[in-house]
Amino acid sequence: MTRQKRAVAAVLAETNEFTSAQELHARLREHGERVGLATVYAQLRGLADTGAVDSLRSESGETLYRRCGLSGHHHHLVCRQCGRAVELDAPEVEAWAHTLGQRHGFRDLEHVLEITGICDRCAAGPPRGATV
Amino acid sequence: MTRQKRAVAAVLAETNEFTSAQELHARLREHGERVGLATVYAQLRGLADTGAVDSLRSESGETLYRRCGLSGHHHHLVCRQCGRAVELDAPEVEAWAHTLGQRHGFRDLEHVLEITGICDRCAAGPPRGATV
DNA sequence: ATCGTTGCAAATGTTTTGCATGTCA
DNA sequence: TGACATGCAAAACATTTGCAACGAT
Repeated sequence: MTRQKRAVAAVLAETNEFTSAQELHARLREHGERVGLATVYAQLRGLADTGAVDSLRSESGETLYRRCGLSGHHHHLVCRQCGRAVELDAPEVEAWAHTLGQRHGFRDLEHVLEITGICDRCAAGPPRGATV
Repeated sequence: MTRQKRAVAAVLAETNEFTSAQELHARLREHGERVGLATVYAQLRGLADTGAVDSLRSESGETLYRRCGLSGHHHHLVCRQCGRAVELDAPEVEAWAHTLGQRHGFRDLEHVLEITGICDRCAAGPPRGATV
């Protein structure tokens, strides 16, 4: 357990939003924590492997990470503007995906479901004075 | 309408599987068509924008493209081994995603659903003599 | 002392861009 | 002709890796 590991865990714990490795690295610097970018990547990969964080690929090609609340398989509802995320349990979809896969002769089924939208806060308009 | 545009459309029409820009470019060379890599990327981006092809990001970070059969919004069941894809219509999921998003105060909802598995052909085992 | 972790810089791989040239309408 | 497409090489970008120094147990 190193200082860097703790630091990465700390920034991850700070937010509920999906964040890129680059941004997390920047945030660490802001906090005065000196952690190498390569180390951040290594940590995140490790955490994602063990399921301690969720990861998904943004439209722009970055991999985004978020500390994981639910332990098992689940989905996300993510705000396209602010990145705020809600974790979802979706038994119906699980069943549906499974049935449908089998009907087509597929096995070892997995699936990815991400719902995106604009959350109520963002829809309410940018905070007064913001230059967005 | 240029020779290159036709050529890209042609290779796309050849297969039902998700294919990377790099691979499509290679395939064009095999066909003796001389098309620049940058042009292939430009074409694919354009086609994806107009919805003429579907695109998704592979786990390895490449963007994969596939000519689109269904015109509207739909999902895919993709074989992780051979890339074979089945296009799916999923009204139940549409409704579910929409309801759930609204319940959480999100608007302008979109969603991505990809189901992956091993298709029957691949599950039947590798052809005899293969060294997998 | 040992072995995994770190961190820099360089490498990798995909995609984009600048810009001169070619080509369709 | 005149705007737009092309294509090369170089840039931009995220991510990974090689390897020497470091630090936790």
